[in-house]
Amino acid sequence: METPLANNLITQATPAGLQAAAFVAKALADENRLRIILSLTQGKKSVSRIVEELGISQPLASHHLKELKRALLVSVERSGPFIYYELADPRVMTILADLNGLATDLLTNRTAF
Amino acid sequence: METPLANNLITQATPAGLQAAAFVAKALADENRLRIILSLTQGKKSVSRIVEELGISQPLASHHLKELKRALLVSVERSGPFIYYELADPRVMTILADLNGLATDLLTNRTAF
DNA sequence: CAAACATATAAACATTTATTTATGCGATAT
DNA sequence: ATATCGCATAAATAAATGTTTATATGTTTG
Repeated sequence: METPLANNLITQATPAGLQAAAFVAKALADENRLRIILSLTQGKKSVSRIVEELGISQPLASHHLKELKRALLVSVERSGPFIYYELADPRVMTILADLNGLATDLLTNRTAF
Repeated sequence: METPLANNLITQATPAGLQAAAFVAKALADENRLRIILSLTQGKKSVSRIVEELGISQPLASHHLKELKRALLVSVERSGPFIYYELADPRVMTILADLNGLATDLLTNRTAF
């Protein structure tokens, strides 16, 4: 008996799982945080590096990094005066890619404005 | 020359794409909306059906459906007095599944509380 | 037309969230 | 020890968001 791919994965979603999923989605629901994640796709980076790459203020970067850390999407590591952030799980990349792909298509194929 | 899967998809993310992705992520950043999406995984459903399945108030359901529609994640169709909502794209399911999988793992493998 | 039902909308409210400006704190070097 | 650099935190503010209660709109049926 054949079942669609996503259905299997999805039907076993528990209430706690959905809550967790919403929590992670919230962490992804900000353009600056997505830009940070995209930047971290290239590897571990210091806060100052992120700040200059994104062109946002240092406290703002710190705040968003804190949110990403809170959602366990990034891990932190201190080295001397620098603090390095990196993606905690490679799946974050694929989710961002999927999100980007879907969003782009949806907005493109839009019929009415 | 070999490149990781997600990297290819992700590095071509444009500013507009990221903005769109954040917009879609916002639509996913609510537990009730994820529950609605999960419910719509089973197919087209009326508002009243969703209301009784999720156990939330009718205006609240309407509000969240409006948000999902705004993000183009669902499509609407009227049939008599009923209004049916359905997922606009099957990829929404896989993203929810991935989100759920990642979130569950992240919270499980958590070291410190 | 009136009544009943399905859904949307409005108003009101409490929370949350993004951002800025200012300050604190740890690490390094002189 | 003090000055400097990298980063976090605090306070303040504006804007966005989730939820409830009440009301309006559209559809069907008698």
